[in-house]
Order: sequence, then C-alpha cells, then structure tokens
Amino acid sequence: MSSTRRAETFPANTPAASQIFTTVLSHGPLTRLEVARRAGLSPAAVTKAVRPLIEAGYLVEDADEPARPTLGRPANPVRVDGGRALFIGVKVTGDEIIGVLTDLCCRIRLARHAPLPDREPKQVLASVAELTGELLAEAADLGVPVLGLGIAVSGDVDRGAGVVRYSPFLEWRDVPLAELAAATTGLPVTVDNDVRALTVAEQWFGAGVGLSDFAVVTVGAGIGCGLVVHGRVVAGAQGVAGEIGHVTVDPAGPPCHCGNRGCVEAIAGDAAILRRIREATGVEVADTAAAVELARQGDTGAREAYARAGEAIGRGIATVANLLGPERVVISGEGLAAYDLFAEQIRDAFTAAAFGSAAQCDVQTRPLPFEEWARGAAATAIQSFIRADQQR
Amino acid sequence: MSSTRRAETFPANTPAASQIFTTVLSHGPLTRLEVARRAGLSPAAVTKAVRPLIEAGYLVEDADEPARPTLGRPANPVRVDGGRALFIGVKVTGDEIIGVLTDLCCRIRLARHAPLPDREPKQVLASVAELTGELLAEAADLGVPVLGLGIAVSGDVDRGAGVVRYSPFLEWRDVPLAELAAATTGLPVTVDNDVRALTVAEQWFGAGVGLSDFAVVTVGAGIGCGLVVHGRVVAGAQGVAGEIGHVTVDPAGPPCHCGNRGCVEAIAGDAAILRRIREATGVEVADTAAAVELARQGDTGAREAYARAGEAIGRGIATVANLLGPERVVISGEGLAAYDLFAEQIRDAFTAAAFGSAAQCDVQTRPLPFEEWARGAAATAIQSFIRADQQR
DNA sequence: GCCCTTATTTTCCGCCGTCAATAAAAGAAG
DNA sequence: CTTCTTTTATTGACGGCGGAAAATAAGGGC
Repeated sequence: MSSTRRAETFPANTPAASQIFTTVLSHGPLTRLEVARRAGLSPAAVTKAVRPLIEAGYLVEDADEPARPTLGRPANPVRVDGGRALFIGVKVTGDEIIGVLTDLCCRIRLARHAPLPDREPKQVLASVAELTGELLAEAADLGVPVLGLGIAVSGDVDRGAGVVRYSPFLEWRDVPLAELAAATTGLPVTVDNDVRALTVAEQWFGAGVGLSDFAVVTVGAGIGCGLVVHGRVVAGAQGVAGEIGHVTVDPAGPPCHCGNRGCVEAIAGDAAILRRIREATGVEVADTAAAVELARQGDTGAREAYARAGEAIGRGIATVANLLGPERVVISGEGLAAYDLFAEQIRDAFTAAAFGSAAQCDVQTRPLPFEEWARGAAATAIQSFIRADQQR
Repeated sequence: MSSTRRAETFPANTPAASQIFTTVLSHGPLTRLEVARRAGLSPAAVTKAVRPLIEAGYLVEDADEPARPTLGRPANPVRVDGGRALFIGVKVTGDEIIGVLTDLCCRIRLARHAPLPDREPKQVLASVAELTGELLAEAADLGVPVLGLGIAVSGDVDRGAGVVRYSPFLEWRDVPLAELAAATTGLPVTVDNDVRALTVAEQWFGAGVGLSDFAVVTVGAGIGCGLVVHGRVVAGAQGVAGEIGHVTVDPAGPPCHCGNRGCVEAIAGDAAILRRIREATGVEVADTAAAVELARQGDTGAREAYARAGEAIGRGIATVANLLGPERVVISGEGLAAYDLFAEQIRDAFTAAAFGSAAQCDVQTRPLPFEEWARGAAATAIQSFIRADQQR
C-alpha cells in the first residue's frame, strides 16, 4: 500500500523517437509516412520507433478512420492514446491555486481550485499537496497512472533546477519547489514560469502547433509574453524573458510599479485601467467587471481607458514582431473578456507600428478559461515526461 | 589553366565533426580533452573527428606552446590553421562596395573598396565581380585557395535561397544574388542581411563567443540589431528580425520614414541627429563629423541631440533585454565614433528601463572599422563552408 | 484471380560514438 | 637510471541508430 512505486519512464530514449512522438502528439493521427516526412526521417525509422511506443500503449493505431476511397494499401494512422496516462497541472496565484487533471494529450479531465490562505512556501506546498492528492484519488478511480506534476508560478523560475528564483507576487526567493513538491507528492515535478507554461501548451497543443517562431501575449492583471524562437521557448540568460509588460510605450505615460513610466502594463494592466477610469470619470469602479460594464454602457472615460490599453498592447505586440518576426502572435489572458473594447485599437496600433513584413504576422486571440494556466503547467509535465528537451 | 575547379568541400560530414571544428575555431587552441568537454563528446570521438581535419590541413597541432610545467603527459592542443583557406566578404552599401579577403579564422588579410556608380543589380554584380577578381588575384599570389564568397546587403534577405527579397536602400526586389554572383565568380556564394552577417562574426569570432543568447546593436545611419537566441541567429519567419530601429520609444517623438513617430532610428539615426541639431540651434551641420565636432565643442543643442539619441538607444536595448534576456548586448556601428557623447545616456536609459534581472545584461561597446561589415559577410561564407547550419 | 498502386515492414549494412583498455609522455621518487 | 605516477591521447571492439532497397501487405479495378 506504500506509494513508493517507481516512476514510469517513457520508452523513447533517442531524440528521434521523442521527436516522432511529439509530432504525432501535436499533429493528430498521422500515418507513418506522414510522420517520416514531417520528422525528416525514413519510413523505416518511423516503423521501428513507433513499435515500442505502441507496445507500451502510448500510441495506438487509429483503426476507426472513415475508410477513404484511396488507391493502394490503406494507410494506418497512429495517434497518441490520451487515456494512457494522466498528468496534474497546478497554477499558484496570489490567492488561490488551480489544479487540473489532464490526459497525455493535455485534455482537461477535471479541474479543482482551492483558496490559498497564506503565501508562505510551506502553506502553498501543503495546499498543492492536498489538491494533488484529491486529483490523484480521482485518477486512481479511473485506473490510470499519473506520471507527472507541473507547477506554474509567476516570476523568475529556473525550470532546470526546479527552483523559484524570485516571485514578487508570492514574495519567494530561491524556493526549491520541485524538490519539495516531489517529496510530498511522490510525483516527478516540473516547475516553470506561468507564462512560459502557457506557451508550451500553445506550442504543443494550441495555436503554436507547427510553428517554430511565435509569441503568446497574456492580458490581465499583468501583461506577459511567452516567446518561441527556433522552436524552443525562450527562457533568457537569467531565466527571465518576455517582459513585454515593461516595454515602454510612452515615456510620458503613467508611472509603473517597476519604477518607470508608460510601460504596457502601466497602461493596459487591470489596475491601470481602473485607475485611469477613476481619474477620467471620477467614478470609483470596484473591479474589472464593473469597468467593462461601464465601458460597454458607453461611458466615454471608460471607453477611452480601454482604447488606450488596446493601443499600448498593440504597440507592445508590434515591438515583439519587429524584433523577432514571429509567424503568429496569440493574445490570451483574462483581459480578453474586454476584448471587444480594445480589439480595434490593438489591431490599428499593431499595424501602424509593425515595420515592413513584420506586419504580416498573424495576430490571433484565444480565450483563456481559468483552468488554462493550470493546463499549461500540465503541458510542462508532459514535456518533461517525454523529455524532448532537445528540440520542439 | 581553366578555372573550372571543383569546389573544395569540408571533410566534416557529421554534425559532431563540424561542431568540434567550430569549437576549436571560436575557442582558440584547445586540447582534445577540452574540446570533448565543451562539445559534450567522449575524448575518443574527438580524436577520431580531429584526425581527418588535421590531414586535410584545417587543424594543426599547436606545438609551439610555451611548455607549461605540468604533471602527466603534456596536452597537445589543436587550432585552426587560418592560412589553410581564404574567404572573401563583400558589403554592398548605397554608394560603394567594400571587400575583404580573410583567412579561415576570419582575420582580415586585405581590404579594398570601390565606388558604386549605380544600384542596378547588373551594375552591382559587375562591381562585386571586379572587386572579387582583384582579391582572387591577390589570393592566387598567396597560393591559398579561396573557398567562398559572402555578400552582405541591408534589407530583407533569404539566406537559404540566396535571394535579396527586398532592399529599400538598393531598391531591389527578389534578386537571386547568390546564383548570379556564383555564376560570375565561380565561387560558392552566401548572401545574408548585413546586420545578421555582423552578428555571425561576433558569434563566432567576437564578443558573442561562447554565448547562446546575445544581441548586436549597430548605430549609424540606421539603427540595426542582430539577435542570437538558443545559439542561433534569429532570422524571423519572414526573413526580417531585429528591427530595433523601428521600436517606438516616444509616440510623441519626431516622425520616422517608416510612417511612425518616435522610432529609435527617428531619434538616434544620423539623419535624425543632424535634423535635431539644425532645429535646435539653427546651425546647418553638413554631416555627422561636423555634428560630433559641434557637440564636442560644447554646443548645447548638439549635446542635447546626442543625449536624446543615447536615451533612445538605451531604451531600445532595454526593450531587447526585457524581451529576450540576453547575456550580453554589443553596441557597434559607425555611430560609435560619437560614443563619448551619449554613453552615459545609453547606460542610464538602459538601467532605468531594464526590468528585474534583465538589468544584469552585460552591455559592451565594440568599435567597428569600416571593413567590419565585409568581415561579417566573410564570416557567413565561412559558416556556409563548414555548414554547421545545425547549431552554433 | 491478376495487376496496379500505395503503405508498411524486413533485412542488411554502414557509420558514429562510447567503453574499456592501452600507449604515450612527461615529472617525481627512489 | 629506473620505476612509478599522472595526465593525455589513441586504439579496437561493440552496440545502436538510421538509411536503402527489397519484400510484403492490403486494398481497388478489371
């Protein structure tokens, strides 16, 4: 009855094998020939790599395809058996933690959240362990093993070391979260920055599938950005990157908590919008929902606050596009609830500020259910499990 | 006597072999053991990979080391024999072309330049061919083969295809420059964007050696930026990246030729500084040298123009640092001649606008002799020859 | 049933890189 | 002067991955 089971490992030791698996994971059912083409390998290599993965149950032959009337031997597509394994993703915010149980394809099976009374590492750890325990129990009912736990935290995180270097929000410094959580849960733990985790989810399972260069911009309390360059998530030399929130868009703009003026976040962050509305209209709006309401009712001051926010975001995205030339930028985050209030301004500001062919970048939006952050955490756990650390 | 010699190829077919060579190239003489450590290979693999490279003359054993009194069998360092092969790099500017003859270590052996009467592709090609011919003749005197030609052009260049997609400066569109130049010179030709070429030179032979994430910022007529992320130069999805010159630093700033206001280039580009001085002082300064002179004499308007330029550059660098978290930023370009006039402002603006640990980024300057652009072109030719396209 | 086409698998082969042992080249010790 | 110690480089056997080509599988059309 002891929980000291040995961690299950993925039967793909070679880079090629995990690349093949990742390809199938991201691109749905694929015939072996298609996999070979995409991965740049010979069909024979794919056959050989796929077999042990099928034997271990991670891949299945997708027999129930509608038989297409095609010449020659019918193809025999393989896909990932999502039900083969489960993962847990946890996002720690300032006042609550959100946990999801996902399958191997990162589809959410179950979501839970729990309030976080205290931000001390010990307390957070206890809450994470409790939530994880609940999800593990559910997984046990399903009879499917849970193979990893991903934890997403805002701030400066060293994923390799599993250490939260500095999280201003939690007021943590150098907390070896992966180690601690592994000890309490008995699971392999991956810790990463929250925006990067979300970016991993987009890269493997979302709007970034198949792209080697794209960006995810999150709009909400803060403005964040995850970058994928050369098919890999950018972590920065110091573990920090994508600080689009503190790109200056107007040196004469409002002061930001970072000490500067006119950062994107100081104009388009939730708090900034509320303050702007208060200053412009005198109305004391309680929260973002009230602000959105006010703006939708046509209040000029509120609408203008959102317009300015949109302009700042658009400029920020243009900056990213000008510097990196991504194929696509995905805008996400809780702030999207107000998207109708600044969509036009984002687009206009982006188009105006994007230089040359950077303007061809495809700017998309994607709604962000509250579990999505936790799903990102699960995606990092899946990634670690497959340890396709090498490439995308 | 015919010049239809078959192009010499590099005897390193495997990724590991070219990685080993690149390591030795960048990190000077190294013992086989050191190479193995750096490249993450076994010593045996290094021995085996090095032998054919020595036999072909690309590597030599560096016998003339000062015998260090050390225990054990003395190490036997190898280094690249720069004199084994030569390369030609050509930079095409608006009114002249600059050519250099470099050795395999990218050391400049000879530099030439020629005026460019006309920007038509045909004319440019003829000039390139003529300059290349002169350098080839010199190389023939040395009895060393020239193994590649690199051409650097500003604008949107598809290096893989060897095509200049769009160069506003030259008014070119979709010119297959590599193919054309290969036909006229008989050399393998690499064409790349000028700033990226410079970045390659820094990455392999300069301030970026050993770094996987850094940036090169060029200050001059335009403000450019080359980025290295994950050990590779960023080319962008559309072949354009690093447009730091058109990052907005002040939406209320002066109009830029790109249609926006307050771009870095609209404040810190040569023309912008001249205009600013004219507006502030009424003095009609003829050129940048005169502007520098005026500022050094203490003219308030001129000094302020440079101060503003420095601030814009510093903000631009901070933006790069915030987004990508590079280990180092190297400032280069002709504009550095005026460095004393804005060094302080660059540093202050960078420090102020860099967020969190991005401020730890090491900002350096590096003078840029006029041949340096052409040397970058040669570096791309060397890179193509070794075809270590895979990694750095 | 035979032929055609396309997908997958099998078989064999080369090659790269590791491992473990060995050689080499000193200085140190006696 | 010989032997030992220490560090570096090399050798040779071995295993495994991935490619090429040939074989096999699995239909549809006739």
